[in-house]
Amino acid sequence: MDKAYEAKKFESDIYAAWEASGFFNPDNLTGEPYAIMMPPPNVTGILHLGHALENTLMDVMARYQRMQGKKVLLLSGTDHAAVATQARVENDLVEQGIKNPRQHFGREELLKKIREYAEESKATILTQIKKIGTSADWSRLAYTFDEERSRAVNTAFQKMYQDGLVYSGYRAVNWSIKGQSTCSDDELKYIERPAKLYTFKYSKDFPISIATTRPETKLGDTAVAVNPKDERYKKYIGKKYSIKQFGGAVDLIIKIIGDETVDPGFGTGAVGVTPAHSMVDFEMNEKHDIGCIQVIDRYGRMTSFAGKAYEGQTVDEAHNKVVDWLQNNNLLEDVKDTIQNVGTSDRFGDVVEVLLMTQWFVAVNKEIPGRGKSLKYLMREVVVSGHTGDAAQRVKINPERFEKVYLQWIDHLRDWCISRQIWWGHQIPVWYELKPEEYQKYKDDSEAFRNFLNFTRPATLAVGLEKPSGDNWLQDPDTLDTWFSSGLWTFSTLGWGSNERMWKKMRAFHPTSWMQMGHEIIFFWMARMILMSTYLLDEIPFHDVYIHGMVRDEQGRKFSKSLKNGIDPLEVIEKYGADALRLSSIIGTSPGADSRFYYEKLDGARNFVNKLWNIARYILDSQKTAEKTRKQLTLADSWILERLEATIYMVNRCLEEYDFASAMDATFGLREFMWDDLADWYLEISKVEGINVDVSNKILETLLKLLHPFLPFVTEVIWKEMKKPNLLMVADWPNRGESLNLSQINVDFSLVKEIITAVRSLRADKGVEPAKKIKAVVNAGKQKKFLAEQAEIIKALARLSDLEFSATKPAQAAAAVAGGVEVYLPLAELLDIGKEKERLQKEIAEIERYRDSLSGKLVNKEFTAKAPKAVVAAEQAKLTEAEAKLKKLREQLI
RNA sequence: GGGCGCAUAGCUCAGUUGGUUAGAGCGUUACAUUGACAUUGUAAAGGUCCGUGGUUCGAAUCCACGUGCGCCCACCA
Repeated sequence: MDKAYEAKKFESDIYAAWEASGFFNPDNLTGEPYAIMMPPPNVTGILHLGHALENTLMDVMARYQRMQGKKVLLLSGTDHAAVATQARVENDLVEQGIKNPRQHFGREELLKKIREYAEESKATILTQIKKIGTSADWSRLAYTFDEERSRAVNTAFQKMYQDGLVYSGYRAVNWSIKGQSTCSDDELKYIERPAKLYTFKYSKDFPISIATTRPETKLGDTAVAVNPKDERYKKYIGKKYSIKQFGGAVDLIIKIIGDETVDPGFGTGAVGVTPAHSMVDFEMNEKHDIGCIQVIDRYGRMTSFAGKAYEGQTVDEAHNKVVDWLQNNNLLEDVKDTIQNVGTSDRFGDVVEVLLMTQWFVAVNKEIPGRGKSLKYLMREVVVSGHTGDAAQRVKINPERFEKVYLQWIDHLRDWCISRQIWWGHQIPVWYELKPEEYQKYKDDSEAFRNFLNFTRPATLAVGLEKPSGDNWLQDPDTLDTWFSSGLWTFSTLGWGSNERMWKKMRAFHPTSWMQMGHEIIFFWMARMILMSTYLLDEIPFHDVYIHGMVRDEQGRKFSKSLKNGIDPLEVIEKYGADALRLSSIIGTSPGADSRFYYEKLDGARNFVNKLWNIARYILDSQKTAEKTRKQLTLADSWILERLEATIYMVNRCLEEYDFASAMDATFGLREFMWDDLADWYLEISKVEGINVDVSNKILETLLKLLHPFLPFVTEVIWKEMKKPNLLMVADWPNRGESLNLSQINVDFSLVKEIITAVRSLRADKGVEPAKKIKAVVNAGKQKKFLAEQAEIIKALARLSDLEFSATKPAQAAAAVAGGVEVYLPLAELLDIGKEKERLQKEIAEIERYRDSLSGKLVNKEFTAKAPKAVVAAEQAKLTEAEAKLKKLREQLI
């Protein structure tokens, strides 16, 4: 074995061996099914450190469960990420100087370009996932846009259409002018920007003033809403006012309506209602039926409904023109600076306009035929009481606080607009039968066809998997929201809706066992998976969800292209090894909380891996030297075996609770066991008493097993060095383990440790050369016999020439009390008596303070009466101990 | 406007249902190193647990208020 572990030398061979073994595929495993569906990364580029964290978490779980003897399916895949990918490719093309890529290339050509980009990105991503060591079943690799998944999408759409849950409607939608497509409510990113709030009247004799930041939309107003309890305006409710030539352009009929949502305290207490260009106003129209006038078109220009004077103008031009008109006609009462909260398209970046359009929607509030519940109800139920009220089918969100976030979102949920006008995505599986002349007109012009569909619904349509036979059928040109397909992920990957035979075989893996994701996709993805699975399969998609935080840079900033602070996991692996990357992404994290990435952490992780390597190297080397091996169990052997059991117990508990960081922790975790207990104590002692082959083998073997989920590569390499016949990845997981207890072995060993530490401390304090061997005197009392047995160890680790047991205190000595035993280092020539006295006095004072606080407690009747007996007893024991130590220290002072 | 989270050593973070002399890693200081490992070892320094008040025999932990960060939701027109 080399002096230092060089990850690069081994990783690709080890990964190849795992793949060749076939154990990534559950078909080659037995036991109860256990499935983790990996969140498919977008094919928009390469993976970042957040993905590295996700992959590590899932692979830790998968390997842990596999070693427990389960039939583990870890399924990987990628997401075509409709808008994100098309927007990305279009942006790149624009940067290359192509002004309007859609016009320039046309549908087929542009799709080809996006496909090429996606394929390249997919290949990169898969390489990255493998490099991290992910034990995924590559034979079942999926893609949201491949054939099987596309068929599943169509199957789902068809069923929802038949149940009336998918419908097409002429409704207000969020429209990105730049992207020329709708976006869902969740795809909006709100930003604040300064704006002017104008207060005005429609006309001189209109009774109510209203305020707006968007005067240009007022050309499309059909009502004024006031709070029905508002005394000022009550009398107007129900009245209609006709306004001639508003803005110098259109006649309006304004109805005064009463609506509870209007805040009487804001502005004038009255709102101009523009149902065509505001979601809230559109909802008022649904309640009060006031009619809609669309004054802005899909290109952000004013329509003919805005009047001749405005038609064709941009929104900004119209804005100024209306303001001018109001001013000139003395209708403008006030202008105020304000901050406006506007929705922007997450992907295209522009401010979104609300427009009326015919689009496809998922009805979330409608009753599902035969179920008596709405989709919204199903989505809420799984988290609150379990699917169909069955507690065994409850989705548990970790950490729990995200449940609240999720439920809050559900309450605000509106019908989900699922059609998009971009080209990259699953085309809506709806065909329309057109008149021959219409068919000829639209068959090669999807834009014109879409405009036609906006106002005309052909009488005959077919929804399903394939184009109906016969002539003149044309498919809806729109594509589906990407989350429609990712919502099916937990079961479309198993063959549902596309491959009956496969679905039958893989059915047992659903509901999947464990799911993890970042909190930013709880709404987008988790919610949609729950919707799809409960509706289509009548069961939950997964039992447990673990929400992890975001990985940030060392200053706590997000990784982003503009900051140029991105780090490619492959570079990290190249330099530090995959194991170090895995370890560093886990340590310092806790569920749901963001974590920071910094290189010192990687150094630490790499050192950890190297330490393990050298521990193994030492154990295996020293086992070869015959005269240094022995059979009988020593105190150290028994102690390390007990510590091992405690560590097994801890690691199992942590993994059951998805507390990955604690399993590797320096306190009671694997780090403490490996580094402190094993390397610094047990192996150091073995240099004195020789190594026990059986014990050291057991320790090393078990340690490798426990570490394998976290550090799969180095552990597998060492396993091979141990000449084990089978792969570590399918070795038996150490399932037993006992929690740490105060056995005699632990107590005895602590005493030895404490004496050694005390001597070392005194030596350092007195400036004794580390190499210099000196004598120590111990007043051991009853412990004399036991300590005499351990003398060689104490002498070696504390670098003593002699260890004398005596009740007589040396005349001039540095002194300490360790584990209730007096320790003296007679150092006449080195010792400054005055200083040593001072040191002892300081220590005495410290313990006196401690003693006083303890006795203060115990004197307090309230404490002894009210505190639990065990606590009082514990405090009493502490006091006794402190007093004993104090007594000895005082004697030493003399 | 509503909701959620965070504040503990120089830095990054643990601290489970209230009972510790409040911990770890990194960093710092001193010393050491020819045989497992300098990607190391030994020892040490370092904390008003954000502030104020309250509950309690007892508060880093629970409650209230305040301060400072961060996040989510909501088209106050």
